[in-house]
Amino acid sequence: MEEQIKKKAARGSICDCKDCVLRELMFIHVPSSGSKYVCKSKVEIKFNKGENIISSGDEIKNMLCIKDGLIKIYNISKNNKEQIISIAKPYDFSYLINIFSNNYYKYNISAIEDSTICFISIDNIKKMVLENGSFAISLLNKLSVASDKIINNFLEINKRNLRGRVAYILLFFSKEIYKSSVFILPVSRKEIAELIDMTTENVIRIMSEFRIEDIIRIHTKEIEIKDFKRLEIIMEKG
Amino acid sequence: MEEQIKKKAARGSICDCKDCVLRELMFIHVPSSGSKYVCKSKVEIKFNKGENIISSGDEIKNMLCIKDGLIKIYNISKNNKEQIISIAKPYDFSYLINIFSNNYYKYNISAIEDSTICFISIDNIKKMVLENGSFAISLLNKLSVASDKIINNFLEINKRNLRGRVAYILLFFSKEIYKSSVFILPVSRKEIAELIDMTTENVIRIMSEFRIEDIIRIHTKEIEIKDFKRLEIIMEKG
DNA sequence: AACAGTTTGTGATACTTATCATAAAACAAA
DNA sequence: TTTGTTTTATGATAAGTATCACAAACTGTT
Repeated sequence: MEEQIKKKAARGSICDCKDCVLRELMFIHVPSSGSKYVCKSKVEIKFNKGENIISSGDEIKNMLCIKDGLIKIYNISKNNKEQIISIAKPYDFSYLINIFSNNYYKYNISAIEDSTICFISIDNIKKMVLENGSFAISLLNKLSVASDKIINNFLEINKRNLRGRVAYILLFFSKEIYKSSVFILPVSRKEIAELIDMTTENVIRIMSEFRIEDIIRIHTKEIEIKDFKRLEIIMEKG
Repeated sequence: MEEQIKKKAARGSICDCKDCVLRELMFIHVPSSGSKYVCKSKVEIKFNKGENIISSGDEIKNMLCIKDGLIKIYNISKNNKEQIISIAKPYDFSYLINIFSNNYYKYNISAIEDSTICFISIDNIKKMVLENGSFAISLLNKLSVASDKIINNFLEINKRNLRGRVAYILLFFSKEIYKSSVFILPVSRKEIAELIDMTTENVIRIMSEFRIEDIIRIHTKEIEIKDFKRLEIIMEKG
């Protein structure tokens, strides 16, 4: 990854991303001088679906901001089981989690759709924080929102039975990610299992149940939610 | 709670807590002027074991720092089930989680031992962040560490079976909290269940198993870990 | 088009965990 | 001390979930 960054850094990309969270963090608070550090060091890199972005143990040099696509942040435990911590979408800061608490990435990140990721040097972020209090407040807010989401997600998953979990995650993709009743699942059934803490077989089985109950339509990766009301009831009551 | 703060604020307590995290945040970076906001608004309040400190829905006006004792942060879900998110000990900032992302507390906090809590007005924390970049960096670090711990904890719990979870939590109390092989459990079996996501009966049952297997000694709330090695193996392998 | 490899899908079964019932012990209050 | 209430404890059983086995469908490659 590091080499990729250096290679592409030469291009000298400029801060032109519409609605960029960084823009919001900086330009609102620092209309005149603010962008100097961040724009200078910002690099955009495209990753193909499935490509690795960050590996556990890598040195933390950059903050990541997702311009487009979809990524997953996941842990690999000793017995090689993967636990997906979060799926992050455009304009999420992923991996704010331990950027300020650690020198090395603790978890892994990979693209689950073709994605464009914006890398901003941590050193420059720190300089900005030191020089600009409003930026610091905004950053505290983003960090807070990001961890809050993850913690809330764990609580939501843990209190549900398997049917409730599958309903929860299907509604998550439909409402939060694709904003449509029809969508292409960006992850395998195995990855869904890793995200909601159950086995692959049971994810498949329960999705089949929903299909038989005429709640969803399944065409391999293509899912259509046909009955939101019932799926929501299952999400709430299991 | 609000009335208590006002009542005690009159006393004008001073920043004299040894090893206080706030001291570390402030005085290292701001040797001369730094304490003005925080010390002025800081209030210490004692809570008895079992007392409520923060309720979900309360307006966020203060940051909490635990001077001594032990507290739990927990969520109450719709069906009135409680999920304990974290147990915080002296010099932890509890509830950093959504101080910067929300105007209202999302979770509940109560004392699980007699505790002294330091309240610092959020407004003054924000003033400090705006005026002092090093303080901001330190705060980002503390927030990052706090959420990181919680997220890591969820991952650790979720990947274990019930015996592994009980082993994990007993070792947590012994090593992290009391730093002793003998300790008095500050929580009921029901609360342990809420912390590691299982039923009260199974917590009791598995603790009995450990007793029968001569791994621990139980005298109601008093626990002695007699065989760390075996308990650690159970924690790792279930 | 054919092949190998992976993912999806389904059933049978074993294992884990929750629920229900009931009793003993601990605790709090009169 | 007695009484009532909560917590701890144990067993039996039911429900939920994982594991194993195997087939079908899909994917990428030659």
